[in-house]
Amino acid sequence: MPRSTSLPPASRGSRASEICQLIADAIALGELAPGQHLEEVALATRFGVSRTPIREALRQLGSMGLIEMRPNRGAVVAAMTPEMLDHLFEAIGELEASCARHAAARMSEAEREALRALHAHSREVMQRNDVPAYDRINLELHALIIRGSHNPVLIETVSALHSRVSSFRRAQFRSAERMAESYAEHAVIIEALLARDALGAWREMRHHLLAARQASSQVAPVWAHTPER
Amino acid sequence: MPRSTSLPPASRGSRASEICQLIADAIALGELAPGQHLEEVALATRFGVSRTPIREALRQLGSMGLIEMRPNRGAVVAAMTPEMLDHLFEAIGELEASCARHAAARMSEAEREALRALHAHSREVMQRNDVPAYDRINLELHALIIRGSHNPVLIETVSALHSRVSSFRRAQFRSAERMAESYAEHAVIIEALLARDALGAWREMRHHLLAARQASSQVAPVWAHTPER
DNA sequence: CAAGCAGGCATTGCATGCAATCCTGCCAGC
DNA sequence: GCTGGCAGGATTGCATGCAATGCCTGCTTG
Repeated sequence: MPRSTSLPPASRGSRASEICQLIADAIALGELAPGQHLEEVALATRFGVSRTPIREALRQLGSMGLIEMRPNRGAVVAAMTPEMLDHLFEAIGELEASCARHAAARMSEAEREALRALHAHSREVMQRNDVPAYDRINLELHALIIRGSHNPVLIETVSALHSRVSSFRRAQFRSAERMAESYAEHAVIIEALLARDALGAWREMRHHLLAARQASSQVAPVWAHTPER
Repeated sequence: MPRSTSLPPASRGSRASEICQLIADAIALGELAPGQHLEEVALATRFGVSRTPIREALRQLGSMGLIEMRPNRGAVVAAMTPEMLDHLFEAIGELEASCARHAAARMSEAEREALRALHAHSREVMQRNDVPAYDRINLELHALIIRGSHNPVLIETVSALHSRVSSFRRAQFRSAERMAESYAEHAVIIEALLARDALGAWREMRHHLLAARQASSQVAPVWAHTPER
């Protein structure tokens, strides 16, 4: 049973790593709200293991920034302020733009063709107004560009940051208008990528992510910041 | 006793976190060679604790990328290939350049003054040909610029990547010539920063780090790649 | 009535023990 | 002589138990 997400180091093989992934998914899906207290025994019974692998998973999640570890006081799902979200989007934007710049120079023909095909597909999906499908394709399109950088460090780093905002990216394409804008921006980026225009790809990717960032922050929910425990 | 380095999450408070920092330092200092096998009992006796906190520290180091965790086979200090080092330097370069761009727009007057002062100091040190001191000042100068981005996510991310190459950056300024070049490049960067020239700061920082990357890779040691265990 | 404090409770941190897995060296068979 | 397989030892992975720390409740006191 392969996982769909790009696997963090040592994802498979031990219960602790499995649990780490499960908790990360739960956070990404919003099942675990920011600020929520993560009790070791509760998680242990939930996953049917002892506290030891839970503790190891929590420590790993902590160093990924997904949860905050308070010495002697347990762990809470990383609280998210609008400021922090902005910083995260900014960092992701910088990194993805760098990836796009390198991708313009480094992508293979097969990769460029995949990009073209996916973008064409996204056009149909957009015209059908299928928001969830567009969201998935959008993710995959960005992943293609990121991987196109051919730099595993950049890829890992962007993925790690993505996992910290995934639960806040939801409903970015709430409006069909934003979806159309997104498609148009993708078109410009991909044109630059295919033309091997590195600086153009960089500039347009930055522009695109700035727009996406604003679209996301407009959807900013009530933060429900449950005062921990 | 505060630590000089920017502290990873939950650095103080528990033995596991202390040990995590100690092992990270040992790796950074080169005491633990890449590829070296890290046995839990050996580390446990070395630090006078049981295996449990060791295991937690190792898992944290693993998700930082400093060590590689092989399920059921223990952990080894992350092996480093020239290619990987190149990817790391490239990613660091991208991020530091982004930091410089933001720093040009965001640094406070006090921060700009500190930058000016440190750069002036570095000139004296360079003229004295004091390589270790220049190396320290160089680190601090870059740290000032990174922090000048005022984006904690960028700052964290760059720090994490730095920790993965710190043991390979040694003797970058082996030659007085490279030190002089470095100083000159810093001068251009700082000029752009102080003039609030964001794009100039970005461009010059990229140029500077590309040069530093080549200087470091020329010093590439014999990799001694001890076949694990 | 508010502030401070002591005791009990819940939770985390660490040590230890056992089961599972892997590596090493040896031996039989080809 | 070489390859495949098999025991023995070593090491990791997880469960459990105990000590330490922090929180919460209820009482006391100014």
